[in-house]
Amino acid sequence: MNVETKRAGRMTRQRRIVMQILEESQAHLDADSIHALARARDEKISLATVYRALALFKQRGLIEEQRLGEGHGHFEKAQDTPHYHFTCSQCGRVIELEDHQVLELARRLFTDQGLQVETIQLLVSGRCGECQENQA
Amino acid sequence: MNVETKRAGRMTRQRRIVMQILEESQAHLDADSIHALARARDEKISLATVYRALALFKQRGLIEEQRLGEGHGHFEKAQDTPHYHFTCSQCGRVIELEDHQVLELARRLFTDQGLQVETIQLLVSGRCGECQENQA
DNA sequence: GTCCATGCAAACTGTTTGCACGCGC
DNA sequence: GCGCGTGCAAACAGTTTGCATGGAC
Repeated sequence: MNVETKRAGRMTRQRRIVMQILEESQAHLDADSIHALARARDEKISLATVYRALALFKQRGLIEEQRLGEGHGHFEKAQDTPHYHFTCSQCGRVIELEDHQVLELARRLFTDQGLQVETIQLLVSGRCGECQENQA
Repeated sequence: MNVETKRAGRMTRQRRIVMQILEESQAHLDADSIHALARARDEKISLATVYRALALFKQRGLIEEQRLGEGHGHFEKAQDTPHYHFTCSQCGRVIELEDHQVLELARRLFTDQGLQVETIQLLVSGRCGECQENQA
């Protein structure tokens, strides 16, 4: 048993399913989607369990929660590469972009003020390429 | 009557109160706080009316809504100077910081990908100066 | 066998909506 | 006085929680 497994509490069938879904998916699923996907593998898994698993993984730093401007949260596996989310205000698609420069500049901006930075989220909205074409 | 006024709908007592509160307050009040402050000036004003006024003002571009990581929204008057929000993960206080550099760098990052940027939000969390002292 | 994790349903928070009345223009 | 705006309460979405049962170790 490795450290990861130990720290994550009991590795139940349900938690394994939720983690697998997050690992296989590319990004930013919401709790309902995860629940729907989980049900395909286990009829009986409840939404509450999904939320509890997500809360646990988040606390352990295994996943991250994003608020993409909407009322509900999105979850994705913690990644080494910092990346940002662009939400199309027209079609709702979310585009991820990698970058270090902005992150570092922003971090410096805050640490210069004596603030200890833990997380940085950059949320951008606008129109994606396709929606610009379709309207032009 | 100018276009702005017409587009903003009827200027009722309730809407005037909500707008006054937003103008007088420094920043980022949530709907409940606005409602509480509004009640001090009008006993009968309802939370629904506050939400409707906020939705209207937001649509008109008079105010902006921020999601500061929590489940509920915060509202503040639209400002010319771009600024960012730092939320202390310990005491919950929100600190605003002005900046152009990060904004422009970020904007370029996205427009270079053919994305049309409408809004940019930078959300940072960490520990504020006071909380660092109190724990050190 | 001991606890932690689960399922279910009910509670809860933040926000929106249907409807009849009220008021700005 | 017409029609939008309001208050109230009920509906709603997303998330959390209490409790009895079930399963990991």
